[in-house]
Formats: sequence, structure tokens, C-alpha cells
Amino acid sequence: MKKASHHPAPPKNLSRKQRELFEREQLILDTAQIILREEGIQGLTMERVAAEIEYSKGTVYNHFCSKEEIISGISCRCSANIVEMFTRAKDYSGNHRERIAAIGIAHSLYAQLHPDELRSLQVLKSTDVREKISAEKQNELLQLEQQITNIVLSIISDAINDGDIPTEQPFIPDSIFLGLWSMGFGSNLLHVSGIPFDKLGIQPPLKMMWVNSHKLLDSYQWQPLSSTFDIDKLKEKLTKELFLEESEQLNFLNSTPKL
Amino acid sequence: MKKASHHPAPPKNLSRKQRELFEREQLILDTAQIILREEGIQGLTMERVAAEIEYSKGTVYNHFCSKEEIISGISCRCSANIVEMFTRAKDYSGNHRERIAAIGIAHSLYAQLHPDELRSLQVLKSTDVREKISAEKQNELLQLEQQITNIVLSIISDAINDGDIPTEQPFIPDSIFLGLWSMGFGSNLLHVSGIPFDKLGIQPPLKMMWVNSHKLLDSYQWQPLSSTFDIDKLKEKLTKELFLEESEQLNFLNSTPKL
DNA sequence: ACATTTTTTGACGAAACGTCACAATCTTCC
DNA sequence: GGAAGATTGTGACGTTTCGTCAAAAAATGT
Repeated sequence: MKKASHHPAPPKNLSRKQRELFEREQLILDTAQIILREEGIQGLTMERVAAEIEYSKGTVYNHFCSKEEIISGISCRCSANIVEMFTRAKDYSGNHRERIAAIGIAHSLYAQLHPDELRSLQVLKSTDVREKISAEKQNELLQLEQQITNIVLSIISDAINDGDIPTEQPFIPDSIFLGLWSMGFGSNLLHVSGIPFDKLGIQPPLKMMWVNSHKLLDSYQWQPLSSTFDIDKLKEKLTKELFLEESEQLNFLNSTPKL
Repeated sequence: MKKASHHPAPPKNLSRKQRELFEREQLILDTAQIILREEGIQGLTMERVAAEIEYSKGTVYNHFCSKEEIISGISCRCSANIVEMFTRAKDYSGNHRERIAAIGIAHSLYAQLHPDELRSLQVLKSTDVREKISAEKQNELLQLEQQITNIVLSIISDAINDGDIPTEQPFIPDSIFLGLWSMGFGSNLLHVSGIPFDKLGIQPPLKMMWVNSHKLLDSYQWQPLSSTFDIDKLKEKLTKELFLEESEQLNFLNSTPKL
């Protein structure tokens, strides 16, 4: 069974006991995530998780009072990872167009590195898992989602304030925001959908997302226009400067024959 | 319990017996669809459906050998409805840009009229329902999906062949196709996601989709450019000429206070 | 009217859920 | 160190849903 990705760091100032609890919570989520990836949502059962971590069912229920809570727990960790990558993009020192482009790269790297996590997030959105989870978890999720949208919106605002986008256009900034969001969201879903684009002779959706989001930004006349630079070079540059580790992981994954 | 939408017409040349079977199959799907809409996927159980149609569980199993088959049955009917609306758009007599725009309208009308169906389609895509259904149903679904993509691709091809889109751009037609698809897909999902855009002070995603898809088409220089006409007028015209019934249904729905 | 085929039924075993009384283990304080 | 008390872990149990199947009921044919 393949290892799950990265634990979050435990909060500080906890007793040994509390740390143990926290660690086990992460262990449960890791385990659940692996099961989810390898056997789908059908394979994820509380007893299965319990067996895997070598505790009893009751103990698992002490941490998460339903399967849905586990899924939302996974989703929180995933969203937190996205927030981290988006923040790196937001804090980039280049111009606003480069910063928003970096968001796109973050999004697509994430989709390639963690397709299973993206699927979990999607399960959460599409089924009624949300209704079965506690108010706190609901809130935590909402909070994270808002962080993500705020990061993107703040970059767009910066660009508008600095005069990189003509303001006489209707519906901005909402239209730009929703355009990028829906396109990114849709492309990622197509990417993890299992549709065999290569066999259909169609370009991969994430690659086209890069092209199309620049087309869209150009259409809003977000300066500098892509006619004044090379979007492929930009991608290379941003990847190297902001997401080197991730892109190396990705290269490694792609060079390894799948098992 | 609210009625489900439209039955498909039964295939011709069936014995009375076969027709009865077919009708009951539709009844099961209708019932399941209502349950799905009103109580979510949790509420959908074989016994529940059986009770609702006043037959026994075994009889339901004679038609659909699992819950997943029912969901995919619903999805097939939904996709068939989309195909019908898309075909109307494709057969429109206007220029190619109007025809592709009509696809966008069809998509968004569908999303507004049948958000629950869209959610079903999404459940099918995001969970591993697909793996648990028979090979035939799998094929039927694939076939329908291909019909949909072929309609869109054919319009883009027509436009290219007739010189409405400059051909020296890289990645076309794939990039245009995926751009529209991902944006439409993403916007629809955002629309049914339950995010309270109005309360967040953000424009509705479907409205922005209309704006953004024209931005994208402009960026590909798909003639005539939106600077030469009024996209709102176009929407009105296409709606009236192609989807009058649907838009009236929609107006009725919106004018009725929700129960 | 009776035999044969088809359809319908609901009882049944398996699997997963979530609960809870009890057992095991840790903490504290003498 | 050990007893009392608090915390944590356990797995048997009742419940729900699944999907199956032998037998009952209905339809069909002769």
C-alpha cells in the first residue's frame, strides 16, 4: 500500500497525550486516503480503517463520528495544501499577470500530483456528504474555501488598482474571477475524469487550460498581453521559481512506470 | 412529491407486455429521480423505490440490478435531453458563432431547469458508480457523451472550414473545444454547488459564463467578434427562436415562490 | 381445465453502520 | 507503590440496506 503524502505539522503546545491523539488522527486520515485512492469510496469503511491502523472500530469513532467526517477531514487537509500553494503564488514578486498565472500553475500541478485528493474534494461537493458533518467541520471547510477565493480575488484587485486591467469593462472583477475559476475547476475535473484524451486524439485539458486562461486574460486586456511574451517560457520560469519541488515530484511520477 | 420531468417516448413495435415493462422502467427512474432530488443519494434505496411504485424489491431488481444502475439510467435520460437541446442548437440556421453560442444557452438553460439532473450526472462522474454498472450501460453512456462532444466539435470544424476562425493559431480546434467545455462544465457545477453567490455579492456563474465564453471566442478571433453585435440581444434572439418552451418554464419556476 | 412459462414476492444471509456497557490503561494523589 | 478516579479502547449488539433465490402468483399456451 502506497504512502499518503504529507502530514500537516501538529499544533504547538500540546501534551504528549494530545500529540498522540493528533498523530493518530492524521494516521486515520492517511489510511483513509490510501483506501480511497486504491479502492474508491466503496472500499472505505470504518471497520476497514480500524483494521488497517490496528485499533478497534470504537476508537476510530472516537475521532470521527462518521465516514463523512473522515472524508471532510481529508478535504480540509487538501484545501490547506491548496491554500499553501496559492499563497506562494500570491506572494510572488512579479507583475500581477504573472501572479495570477502562478495560481493557474499551482492549480494544475496540484491536480496532477494529487488527482485522488481532487476527487475527494469533488465527492464532497457533489454528494450530500456536507449535510452529514458537524457544524464545526462545515465551518472549517467554508473558511478554507473562502481563503482560496480571497487569494485569487486579491490578485485581481491588485491588478485593477494598479491599472493593469481597463476598468470600463462590465462585471469586472467578478467576471474575470468566475472565468478563471470555472475554467480551472472544469479543466481539473476533466483531467481526473478518466476520459482518455490521448486516445481520442485530443490535447490534455490542463495544457489547454494554460493556453485558454491566457486567452481569457488577453481578452480582458490584462497587461502585459501574452503577445508581448512567451507563455511557455513564463510557465517554465514560474514553475522553477515557485514550485520546483512539486514539479520534480511530478517528473519523477511520470518517469516511473505505473505499477 | 413533485413530478419528474419528461418521459422519453417508448421505442416502437413492442408487444403490450414489453411496453408495460418499458413504462415501469421509466416509472422507476422517475421515482428514483424525485427521491434523489428531495432526499439526496442517501435517501435513494431500492426498498424505498419499491415501496413508492408499490411493487416489491425483487421486481425493482428485475429492472435494475443495483442502485448504481438506476443512477446511470437517470444519467442516460439526462444526457439524451442534453443531446436533444444541443442538436437544436447545431441545426440553427444562423452563422457558426451564433450556433456555438446557442450551445452555451442550451447548456445553461439545462443547468437552471434541471439542477438535480446535473447533480446526478456529477455523482456519476465523481464517484465510482461507473465501475459497478453493466458493460452495456457503460457503453450507452459513453455513446451519449460522444454524441455531445461531436455536436460541439462539428460546429467548431464548420467555423474553421468556412474561414470564421484564423487557422494559424496553435492547438485549434482542441483548445477552443476544451476552453468552452471546461468553462461550461465548471460554471454549471458552480451553479448547482449551493454556494450563495448572491449573498457573497458575486455575479451568478451562468451569467458570467455567457460573458466569458464570448471573451474566449473573441480571443480566438471567431468572426463575427462580439464588438460588432450585442451579446445580450443575441441571447434573447436565440432563446426565443430555439428554446422558447424552456425559457418559459424557467420564468415560471422563477416567478413561483419555492415551496 | 391443466401444463408451462414468466413475473412477483418477501424471507434470508451478508456487510456496514453507529452505540454502549464494560475492560484496559493511564493519572493523580496519598 | 498503590488505590481511587478519569480517560481511552474494545467488540458484541441492534439496525439498515444490500442483493439473492426458492416458492407463490399470474400470464400464456394447448
